[in-house]
Amino acid sequence: MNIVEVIQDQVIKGVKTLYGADVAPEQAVVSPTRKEFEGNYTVVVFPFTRAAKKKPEMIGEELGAYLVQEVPELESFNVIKGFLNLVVADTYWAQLVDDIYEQTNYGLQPRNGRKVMVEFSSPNTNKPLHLGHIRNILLGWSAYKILDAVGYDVVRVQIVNDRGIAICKSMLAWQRFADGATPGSTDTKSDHFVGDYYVRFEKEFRAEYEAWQETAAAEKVYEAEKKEELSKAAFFKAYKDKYFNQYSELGGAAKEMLRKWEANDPATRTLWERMNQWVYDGFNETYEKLGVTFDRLYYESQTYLLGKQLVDKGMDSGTFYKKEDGSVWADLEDAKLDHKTILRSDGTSLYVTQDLGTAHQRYEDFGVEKMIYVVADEQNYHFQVLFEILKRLEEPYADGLYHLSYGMVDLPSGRMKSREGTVVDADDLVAEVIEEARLNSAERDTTADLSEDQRQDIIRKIALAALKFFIIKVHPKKRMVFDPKESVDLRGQTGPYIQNAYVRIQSVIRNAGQFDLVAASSYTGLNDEERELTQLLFGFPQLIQTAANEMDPSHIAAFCYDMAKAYHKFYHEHSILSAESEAARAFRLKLSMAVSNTLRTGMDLLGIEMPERM
RNA sequence: GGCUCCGUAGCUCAACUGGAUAGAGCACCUGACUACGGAUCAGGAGGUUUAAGGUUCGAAUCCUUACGGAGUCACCA
Repeated sequence: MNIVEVIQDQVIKGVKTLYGADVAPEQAVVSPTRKEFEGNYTVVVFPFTRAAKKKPEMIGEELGAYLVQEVPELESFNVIKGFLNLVVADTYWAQLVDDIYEQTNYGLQPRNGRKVMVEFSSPNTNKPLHLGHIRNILLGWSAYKILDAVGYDVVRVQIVNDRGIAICKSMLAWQRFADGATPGSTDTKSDHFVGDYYVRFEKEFRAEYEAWQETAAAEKVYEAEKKEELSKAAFFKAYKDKYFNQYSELGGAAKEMLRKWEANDPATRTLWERMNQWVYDGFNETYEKLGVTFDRLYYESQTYLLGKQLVDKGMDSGTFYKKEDGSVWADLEDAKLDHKTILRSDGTSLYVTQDLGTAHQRYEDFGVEKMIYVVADEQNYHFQVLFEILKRLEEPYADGLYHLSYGMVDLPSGRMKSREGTVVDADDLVAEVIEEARLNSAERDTTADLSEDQRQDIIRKIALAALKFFIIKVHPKKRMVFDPKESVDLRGQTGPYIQNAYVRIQSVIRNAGQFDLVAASSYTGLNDEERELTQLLFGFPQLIQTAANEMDPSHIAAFCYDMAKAYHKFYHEHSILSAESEAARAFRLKLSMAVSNTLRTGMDLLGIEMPERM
C-alpha cells in the first residue's frame, strides 16, 4: 500500500473512530495539495460534516491529529477552511528516490498473463496515409504501449481494406493511362504512385461527367427528374453517383473490374496484387518512419465473407430475423439502436457482417479477452451496433470490446477535404518537421563533434517528438486543430522541451564523472523543487494505470510535460554538481537519474524516443 | 428532424472525474548566463468557463432549457 492509500484508509478509520460513521472510499478524497499551501496531500473534510455534526475546521483539526498519530510517514498538518493539508516526512520521499533511481522499468507492472488486441491504422489501399491516419496510428501505438506497461500481452493488428471499388478505380486508371509506368520508372514513392492513379481516375471521370451534361441524354434526365428548388448545377452535383452507376463509361469499366475481381479473373487479380504490393511497400516505409510495427495483418479480401456462420448462430438464437425478401436483420430497438441489416436480400454480407466475422476470427486466432478498435468517431454508431450484437450472440470476448474513438483532425483553414486537395499527406508532414528540426539544429553547435549519421538520427528524433507530442497531448475524444506551424515548434509545451530536460540530465551525469551516492542517505531538508519532483515520481505508476483504464495517452503526455517543467525549474534554482554538501549532490544526482528514467519510460509510452544529446 | 459528442484567455490545449483564487504553451511586454546545455528560467498582461435557470457546504464538471459547432441516422465502408 502506498502513502496515498494509507492515508485514505486511515481517514475512513478515523471518521469511524472519532464520529462513529462509515464513509465510502470515494468520499475520502485524497488529492495533491495545491502549490500555494503547505503540505503534500489534502483531505477534503466537507463530506464528514453531516456525520460529525461539527464545523469543518474542527473536523480537520481532529482528523489531522488522528492521522499524524496513526501514520508514521506524516509529520504534521494544517487546516484551512474545510481542507486538511498533510505534510509527509522528508525521509519518506528520500527513501522513494533511493528505491527507484536505478530502476529503468519504474512504473511498469509485471506480466499478468492476459492477452488483448489493439487494432489501428487500417487504411484503404487506394491512397497514401494522411494526417488522420497519423493520429490514429499514434493513439493505437500508445494504447498498445500503455496496456503492455500494465502487464498485458498485446497483439497489434490492422485490417487492410484492400478490395472494393476504390482500388478498382486506381487499377483501371493505371491500365488506361500509365502506359506501363511503375513507381520505379517514375521515381515515385509506390503508395503515392497508386494514389496518383486514383486521383487520375477521379479527374477523368469528372471530365467525362461534365461532357455528358451537355448531351441530349443528360438534358432528358434533367427534364424528367428535376426539382423546383434545385438549380441545374446542384442537380447534377447530386446526380453524380447515379451517373457513375448508370451512364458512365468509366464507372461501368470500374464496376466491371470489380466483378472480374470477385469472379477471380486471373489478369485482374494479378494487376490487383501488383498494385496493392506497391501500396504496402509505401505504407511500410511510412510505418517505419513513424516507428510502428504490427503483429498481424488482416486483409478485407480474406475476411469479407466471414461472419456468415455468426449469422446462422444469430438466427438460431433469435438475435436476428429474416424479412420476406430474404434479408437478415437485428432488432436493436430496446438498446435504442434501431433495426440493422446484417445480410442483403441477395445473401451478400455488409460492413457489420464482416466485422462480426473478423472479431470472431481474431478470438479464434489469439484468444484475446479484450479488443480495442482505434477508429475515428464518425463510426461511433457502427461500433455500438457491432458490440451490442456480439454481446447478444454471447461471444466470450464481448465484454472486453472497446472503441477507442477519436475526433477528426482539422486544419486552421477548416476540415481536410480530399476533393479540394487540402489533405495533409503523412510523408510530406514527416519530411516537413524533419526539415524544420534540421534548420533549428543548424543554429546550434551542441552536436558539432558527432558524426553526420548521429546528427541525422538526433534530428529525426526531435522532429518526430515534436509532431507526435503535438497530436497525442490532446484528449482522444476531442476534435483537434492541427496547425503545421505550431506542430514544428520545439519550445514550450512540446516534445523537444521534454527531450531537452532528459538531455540535460544526461549531460549532468556525464559531467559528474565517477561518483559515489552513499552520502544521499544523510540528506535532509528537501527544498520545494526536490519535493515537487519526488511527488511527481511517486504518482507515475498510478498515472499509467489510470491511462490504461481510460485508454487515454494524453494523461501521460501531460505528466511528462509537468515533470520536465519541474526539472527545468529545479535545475535553475539549485546546483547539482556544485551542491552545498556532498549529501545534497548525491541526492540530486539520484533524483536526476530517477527523473531521467521516468521521462524515458513515459515518452516511450507515447512512442517517442529520447536522444542522449541534442 | 431523432440520437450522440463538443463549446474554457486572441490562438492551441489542461483542470486528478464535484473541491481551495480555473492552469499551461504560443503570440505580446519586462528581466536572468565568467553556474552543471538559454530548445531553459523568473515576472507582467490576458477569463462572467456560450447564455439562463436548478441541485450542492462547493459546479467548467451533474440536471433542465436555449444558442453555436460537429458526427451519424444505407440492403456504403
